[in-house]
Amino acid sequence: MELRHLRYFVAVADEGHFTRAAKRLGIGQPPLSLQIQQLERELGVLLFRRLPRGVALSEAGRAFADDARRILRDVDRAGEHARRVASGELGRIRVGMINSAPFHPLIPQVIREFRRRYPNVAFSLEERSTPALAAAVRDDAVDVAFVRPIHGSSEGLDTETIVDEDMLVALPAGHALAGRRQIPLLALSIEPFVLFPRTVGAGLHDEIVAACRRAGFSPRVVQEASQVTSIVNLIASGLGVSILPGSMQHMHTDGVVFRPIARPIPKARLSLIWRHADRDAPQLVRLRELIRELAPVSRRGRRA
Amino acid sequence: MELRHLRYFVAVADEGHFTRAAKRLGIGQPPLSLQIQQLERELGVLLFRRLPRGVALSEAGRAFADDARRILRDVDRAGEHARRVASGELGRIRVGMINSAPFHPLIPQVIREFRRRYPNVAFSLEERSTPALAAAVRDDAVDVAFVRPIHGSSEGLDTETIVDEDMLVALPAGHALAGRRQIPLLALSIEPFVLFPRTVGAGLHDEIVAACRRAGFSPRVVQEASQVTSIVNLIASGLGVSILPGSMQHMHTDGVVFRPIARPIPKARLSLIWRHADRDAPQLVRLRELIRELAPVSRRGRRA
DNA sequence: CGCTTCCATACGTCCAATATATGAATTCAC
DNA sequence: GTGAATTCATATATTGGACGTATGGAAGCG
Repeated sequence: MELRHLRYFVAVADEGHFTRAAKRLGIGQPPLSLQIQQLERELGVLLFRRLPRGVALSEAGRAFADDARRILRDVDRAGEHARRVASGELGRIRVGMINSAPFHPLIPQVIREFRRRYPNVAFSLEERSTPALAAAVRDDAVDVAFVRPIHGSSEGLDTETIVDEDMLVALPAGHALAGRRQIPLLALSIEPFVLFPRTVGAGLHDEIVAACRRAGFSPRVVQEASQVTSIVNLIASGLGVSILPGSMQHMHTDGVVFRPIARPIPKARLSLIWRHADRDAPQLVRLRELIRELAPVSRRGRRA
Repeated sequence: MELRHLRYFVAVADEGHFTRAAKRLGIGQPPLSLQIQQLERELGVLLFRRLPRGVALSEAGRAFADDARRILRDVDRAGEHARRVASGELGRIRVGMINSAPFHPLIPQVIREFRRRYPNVAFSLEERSTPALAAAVRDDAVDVAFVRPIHGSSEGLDTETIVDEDMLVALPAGHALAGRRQIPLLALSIEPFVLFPRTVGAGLHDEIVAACRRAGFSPRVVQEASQVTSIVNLIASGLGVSILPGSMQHMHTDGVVFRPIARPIPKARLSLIWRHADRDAPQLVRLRELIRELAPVSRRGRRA
């Protein structure tokens, strides 16, 4: 059976008349008769009662006509559906993000705008650490993720830098250094540090440690916390100081003050990663277009 | 687009591999590639990502694969559905019947057995007068009807006699004639009759009047009632006597007694009618088979 | 770097869908 | 009742397109 049989059958059912149906289909009457006979033979069912003046659906024909019409409609819709998914208007996107990402104003803005523009794209959001996100993208558990610099291999992943923000020093509110407009890193050499464990934030961790080394000291870590929000809270509790992505000052936590770092300023990069193999997935392409549109100018690397 | 495209597409989607899919389909790889390309061109959408090692569905391809599988399943089901309707296993039948029919034991038995055998056939039942039923069948308001003899034209209708039962005299319980084992019609010549109006039961009405005429008198009608059940109740109330189909004694109404009529015994025929044009409608054929199976031997007439 | 794998392209073949011509059954006109 | 008209079925010819065979080309692998 082919869709041709269904199309011809529905035409005859509509017209109740082979000759008229054939004309409507733009073919001759004999081939139409043959196709219908072929369909009836394949089904093992007489679909029409042949009358002196045209034809009428049999009981089985009536049932089959309903099904055939629905199938033909479904075929049309399937094509339309595929086109809409391909255009990025429909479908899904699973987004992962590092804990600190939502504090950069660009990220909520991008998400809000994406959902507004593509309301028919199922949008899911997940927060994890950068290494966990890299693995999730690789394993096809999420399609795209906002991450901090990746330490290990990023084989099979494409990367695009979204923002490269200045890091700030985060101090308990009453801290001696809180009065300074700008803080040279060396001033922190004797301070107790609150940092990520290296396992969850190796990239940023190394960046911070390297900056301290360049300034001439090795940070003394007294407390670790996996999530940047926890770090801020620990600082607020007076446990120590830290160096954090600038956007974290949007967390507005009482008891914590952020101060610029004297040059050279260490940078916290926020990047987007996705599977290279799925680089053309329509929803991903739409998301990247949107970021490019909303983001301040930023350099971009590809295929890390 | 043809179902071939969908079948081929699903095979490739399943295998993730043109060559293997082609083998499974029993065709060569090049024609398969061409058919898929043709489908992609028609949809205006790339359904597969071509990988070094086989192919993978694109986002749109994934969506289309779901739809395609459903459509192919629906096509199979539509065929099966049509076959089941054609076999009489599925579908509907609208049955009409004259008020007196359910009192003949065969009728409830037939209906019960039909519903038991064909539980998936939607069965509707309607009671009307014989002329109304003939019109309803003709107008395709019911598919088949149990009727008493039809007076007027039965153009376009087929008829089959179901039973040809003896008529009985129905008397009020205390009636003088109630003591007799058998009643010659002439004994009723002075009795008041309760009969159908001729308009609703012309066939049976004429049969009764003719029988009386043969016996040598003209019945004196004192009361008319359109439904046979009403006639029985009027007799029970003592308003008169009547001549009724024998099966009406199954109504078991207090105050009415039934007595056989002396030869020649007038007959009340119960027939099935249906549209000649729909004589092969599967549910009708099944019903007639069933009646033939359950009915006592009976003569049959065709194409009245 | 050659071998393998796998999809795409090129081209010839053949079946099946279509066209044309005609037949058969029924209706309609008169 | 006979001839014309209508309409679906059948017969035969034609052709487009699906398929097969051969080959190319890109990528991975040892």
